[in-house]
Amino acid sequence: MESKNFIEQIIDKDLAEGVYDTVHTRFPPEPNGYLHIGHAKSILLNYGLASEYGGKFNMRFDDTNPTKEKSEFVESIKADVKWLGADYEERLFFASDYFDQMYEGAIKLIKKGKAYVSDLTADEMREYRGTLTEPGKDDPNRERGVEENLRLFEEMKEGKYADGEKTLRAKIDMSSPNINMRDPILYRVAHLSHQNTGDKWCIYPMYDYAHPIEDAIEGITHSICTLEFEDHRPLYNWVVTELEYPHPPKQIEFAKMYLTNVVTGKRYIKKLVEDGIVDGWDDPRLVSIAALRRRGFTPESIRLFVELCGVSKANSSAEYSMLEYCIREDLKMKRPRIMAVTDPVKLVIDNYPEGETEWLPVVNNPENESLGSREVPFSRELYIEREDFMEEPPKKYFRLFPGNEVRLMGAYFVKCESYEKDDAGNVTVVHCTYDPASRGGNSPDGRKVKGTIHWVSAAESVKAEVRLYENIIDEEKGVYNEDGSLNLNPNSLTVLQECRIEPSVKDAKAFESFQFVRQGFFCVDCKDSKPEKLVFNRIVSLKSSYVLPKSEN
RNA sequence: UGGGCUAUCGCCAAGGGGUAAGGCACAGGACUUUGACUCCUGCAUUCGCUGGUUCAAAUCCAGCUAGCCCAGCCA
Repeated sequence: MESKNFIEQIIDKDLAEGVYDTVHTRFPPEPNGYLHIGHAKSILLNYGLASEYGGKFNMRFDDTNPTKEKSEFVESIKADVKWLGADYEERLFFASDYFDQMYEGAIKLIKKGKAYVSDLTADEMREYRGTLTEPGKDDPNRERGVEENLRLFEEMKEGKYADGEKTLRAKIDMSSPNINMRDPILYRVAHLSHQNTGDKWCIYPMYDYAHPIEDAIEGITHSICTLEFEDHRPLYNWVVTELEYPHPPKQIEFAKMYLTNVVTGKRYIKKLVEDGIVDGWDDPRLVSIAALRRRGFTPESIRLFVELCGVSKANSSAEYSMLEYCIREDLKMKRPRIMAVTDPVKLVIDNYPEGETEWLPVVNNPENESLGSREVPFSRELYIEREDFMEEPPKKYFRLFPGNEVRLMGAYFVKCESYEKDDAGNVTVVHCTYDPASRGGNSPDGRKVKGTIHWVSAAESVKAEVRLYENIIDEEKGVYNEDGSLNLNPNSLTVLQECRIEPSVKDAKAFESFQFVRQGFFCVDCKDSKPEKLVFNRIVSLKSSYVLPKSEN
């Protein structure tokens, strides 16, 4: 039996005690930016809980502050949530749809003597609020009569007051040790056009007042949010209690997820975009949902990641390697493995007929036969990986070196006879002879070969560009300095490398990913690819291959 | 120095009085038409610290310590 996380335990208890008879969750972002990997946790957690308990999941935009919100973000968020697989069916809502009900609620609070109109300016408000260690002072307007409050609030709504001139405050306790309870503002005046309601309103509700109402109206049972709202819970409960909702929702807080060695801060990403270091919010080196999608991550891999990370109330940050594991896990069985040489050096088979090309069948994924096979051209001149040949091999190196025989994957055994170097001492050509009897990769005489390397035919291979980038942050120094500045890894900025890929990539569908044998997982980058020019993004590399033994250095 | 929250392996994270799950990472080994994958094996006598209760404490109690959050007419 899988162990349940603390939220599931709370839900189990609520269900057992009859506090609720169903589970209804929601994802309530403010449409003020693009979603990133951290949001994925919230989305998948809320959606997952709803489906686990046979309940419902709502998509809701918390659009109560028109100064920061744009409909552009509404669209991108909807797309990302759907892509992640969190199906909200037809339940798409906007907090602004409830403005009338929130207004009625405010009237109700005023009538109950639980809210009043304040004349305090923002500065005075701050002064009266007190500090973390000192209690606040009562608002001079705190004891205003119900009728006057009603009239004033009506006038606020009618547009009689300028921005900031009046506010509606809850009457709770100015000496509360919890600052959120010191007569918090419920409504402010803002003469602004709203992305959803246009110019209908010039007063807008504050988050603390609006959110519990939104949840209550939608019949949310478990209102899951992040840790920083813990202090707001008493206020959340105050609102649903004073407004007398029959089955009030319950707020539960969990710790945000951070990832090591990536930039998530919105203002940092904005700066990176402005400085042209990345090419936008969906630059593959970032961890926005759109960037991860462009880089080739699948929804399944992100779901797995969120699942593996778990949920708790302890601040933590997951290692990037866990995300990498998830995409490897998801892709390795379901993607074809093709040969790509990312750092080519020519290999000539001296005893192979000149000008001849034969097409050899190669299995697409040896671990998943259902992916079929393809034909790969083989000829006298090939490219192999530079690191697959060494002039003077260390011990236990069993790829190509003078006198050694290896298998060209899916093709023939070849034996290294000689090699050429340029003036700078770089190997330019490796000369081999092949054994015609070993076609397909096995010798009839049963002799074994220790190394197998990948290759590509020089003439037929496709020239492509590959992004072998690192994450944008310096792994050594971490993400942020104490002064808040960023350490960028300069290597992450040199991204394009020319490589040779077998011709089967011409059939690559947009965003289809491949495993490049021994290089890891790549996807076609649609944004950068022109028809005649293929660009691949590296999703993740396989685990490190051969490393020189220490003693040989 | 007000209030709220958190502390279990390098990183996540179970466990809620009966003697430390699991995953990632890492290290060995086996296998291998890629040194990958897969498969084995190893990886906290100890749960932030100190006391106390108990036959028995990561779990209960007390006191410390460290970290995070809160003084927007942001969410």
